[in-house]
Amino acid sequence: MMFDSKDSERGSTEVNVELEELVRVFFADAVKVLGLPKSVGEIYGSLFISREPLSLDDLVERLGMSKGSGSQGLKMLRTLGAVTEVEGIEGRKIFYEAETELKSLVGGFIREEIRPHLSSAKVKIGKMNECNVSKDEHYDERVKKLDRWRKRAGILLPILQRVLGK
Amino acid sequence: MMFDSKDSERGSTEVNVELEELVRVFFADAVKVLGLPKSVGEIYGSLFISREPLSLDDLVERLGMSKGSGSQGLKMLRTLGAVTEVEGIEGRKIFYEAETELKSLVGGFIREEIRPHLSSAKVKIGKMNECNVSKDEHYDERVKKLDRWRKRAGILLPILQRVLGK
DNA sequence: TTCAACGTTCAAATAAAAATGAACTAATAG
DNA sequence: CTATTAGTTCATTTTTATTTGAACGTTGAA
Repeated sequence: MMFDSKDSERGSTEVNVELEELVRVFFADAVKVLGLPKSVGEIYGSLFISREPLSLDDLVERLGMSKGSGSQGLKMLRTLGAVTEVEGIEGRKIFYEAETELKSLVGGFIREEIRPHLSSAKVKIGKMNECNVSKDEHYDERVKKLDRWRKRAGILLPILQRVLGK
Repeated sequence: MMFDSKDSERGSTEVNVELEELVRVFFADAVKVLGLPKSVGEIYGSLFISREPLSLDDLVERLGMSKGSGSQGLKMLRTLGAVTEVEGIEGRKIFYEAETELKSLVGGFIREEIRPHLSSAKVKIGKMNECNVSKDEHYDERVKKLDRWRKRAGILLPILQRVLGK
């Protein structure tokens, strides 16, 4: 009732299992640096190296992970804007592609992971000031330094995004 | 046989327990973003807000953590260049100060955490190329993209450090 | 030399994070 | 309407990371 994979394009359609494995492992390790779970890296890596978009079921099968993990991983990647939904031919199944523009990836990470932390930092620094009612010099100097760090980070992010330009 | 703390300077020596707590918690949360253990943030936060340098024993007492954790945390902070050793008056006990120059902190993090990852990425991308013997177009394009990301990161880091200037 | 203070290390315990899988909703095909 | 497929959610299990604490090396004082 359905074709498992159509082998009708002009280029090679062989799957280099070894290479795909290297890429999956690469991303699995890489995302750990960003504090994301390994499974998210494996999913992104699979999509990054795949010739064609993959469905949740494809990913779950290839990676030998539970459907729950796959669903949650894709959710995170969607939130980060690291994957794009592609309307598949077959029924209502959704296929995913990796977003591969570094600018978009970094942008999504900044928006979802960094900005919220900077916002909450602002609030917390405000509380510190409230707490230093006597305006003790030493404490005040340190809290001010913290706030300068925060501001610098806020200024740097748009610059970073600009440098990633394109 | 020893003085626990000398209260002889001209400024205030009151300890704002509430504020110090806020700062500790702030850093405990902050370092998690960088993938460092909470205890490391607590130690750094304690040193950051403290009026005077603290010894391992001081930290262990204030934070209610084991000596093992404290020792390991300080080791990590030393490696990152986030703390400075200060020769104490008392015996051979070592006192620590927080390094508070953002440039140094970021520099240490880049040197210890980011550079090593970029190096290993270079090796891994080399392996991917070896693996793509048939120079398949799709695979080659993706691996090249990965390598461009790596190079861009390598270029960006010195720029970042430069912008943090001062 | 012996003792005590200081700090480190690492195997084991604990805490935190991630993955699983069963129960669920929603949508469609028959 | 019912059965089937796709996908999500979340309590539980599993895995991974962190912390503990006892044993150990070192140094300096007595």
